[in-house]
Amino acid sequence: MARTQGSHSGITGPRVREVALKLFAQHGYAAVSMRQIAREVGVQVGAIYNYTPDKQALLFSLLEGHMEELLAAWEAEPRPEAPQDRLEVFVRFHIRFNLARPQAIFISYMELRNLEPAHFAVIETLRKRYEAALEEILRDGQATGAFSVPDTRLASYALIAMLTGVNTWYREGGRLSIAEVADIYWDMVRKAVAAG
Amino acid sequence: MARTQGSHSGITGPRVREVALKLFAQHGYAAVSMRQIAREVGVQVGAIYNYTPDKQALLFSLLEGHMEELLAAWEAEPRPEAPQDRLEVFVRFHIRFNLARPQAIFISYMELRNLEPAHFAVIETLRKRYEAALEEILRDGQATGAFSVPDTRLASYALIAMLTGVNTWYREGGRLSIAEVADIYWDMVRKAVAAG
DNA sequence: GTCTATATCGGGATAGAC
DNA sequence: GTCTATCCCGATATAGAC
Repeated sequence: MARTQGSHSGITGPRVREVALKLFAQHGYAAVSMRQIAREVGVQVGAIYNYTPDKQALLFSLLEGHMEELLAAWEAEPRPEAPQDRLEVFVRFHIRFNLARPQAIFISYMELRNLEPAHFAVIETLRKRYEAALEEILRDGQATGAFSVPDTRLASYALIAMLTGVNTWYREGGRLSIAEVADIYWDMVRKAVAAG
Repeated sequence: MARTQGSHSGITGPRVREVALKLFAQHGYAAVSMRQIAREVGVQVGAIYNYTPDKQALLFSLLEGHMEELLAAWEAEPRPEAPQDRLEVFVRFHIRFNLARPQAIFISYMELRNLEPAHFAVIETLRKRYEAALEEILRDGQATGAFSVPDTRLASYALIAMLTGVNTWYREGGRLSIAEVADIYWDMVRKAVAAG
């Protein structure tokens, strides 16, 4: 059977998400129009609405998909015994994962305020689950005496901010490889929380 | 002489800036309309254009004013001899200054991509001057042997990101005072860059 | 599934009266 | 310096043909 003229056998949906992710990261959710997304995908604007009920749902779906992927990837990481080893796994994982998805990371931090309250609450819950993983490592290390942190909650915020900051300056093909960057950051993190 | 009816003897200008800062921080530059700003100021939209040629210039003026204030405030800080003491001054200054101006800090990080290229370049130059101040401290301490950082450039990025992150979670009236937060962050920073 | 056409709305910015 | 009125444009979203 011949397809309806102009039909694209199911590739338009993923393309819409790709393009929206790219444009939202580049110009910001509020500054990007559905027309612009359609143009870049190569369809008319009406066609977009076969894949999302509206613009807001598109943003939410991108953010939720990203957070689910983050949590799944973290849970698939090895989980050594010693808190110090777990912290090292976390640091290297966070840098590697974030640098592999700069656009998704970017909108995850920048576009939260453009989510409707109900959508915002969902994303916040997922984000807190990830942050809690780091804080648990710090608490364990504090309990065993491996770490000495005055406040595990603040330390987890401080470390996440520091590690996430890599995305603001890292450029592919630059002076350092991702592994080298992770080495340097791990050195600072290790010392920052070290006991004695 | 009686003033023209509706004239406000020069308070509307500052009010426009205040309100724009607040709304841009709350909803994002692209999502805020000139009508919305006018409504909150209490004038008609036409009146706004007595104080800015257009919306873009308003954003730029806010960001530039903030950066100039930041640099001036930093240059007014004490400058002790020892790099370690200078680093402590920087850490405490950065946290204190940022927490005193959460809205300006927020738009300084979030709205850079909404600046026209020429405006963006100006802000970037100012921002780099501030970052260079921290890197210089780290290089000095590395030279005297007070610090041991594998890469002063990366360390400066890491520390700035960590310190600026305070603004994402700190709330007035919370568990910790600003001074206590600064103590805790200084402890982590000190250890992260320490020699030996 | 995609298209064209359109309803409806709100945006930035300006002109000219007061 | 502020107001009212308006120009012109582009936004989201939908309807109905193919």
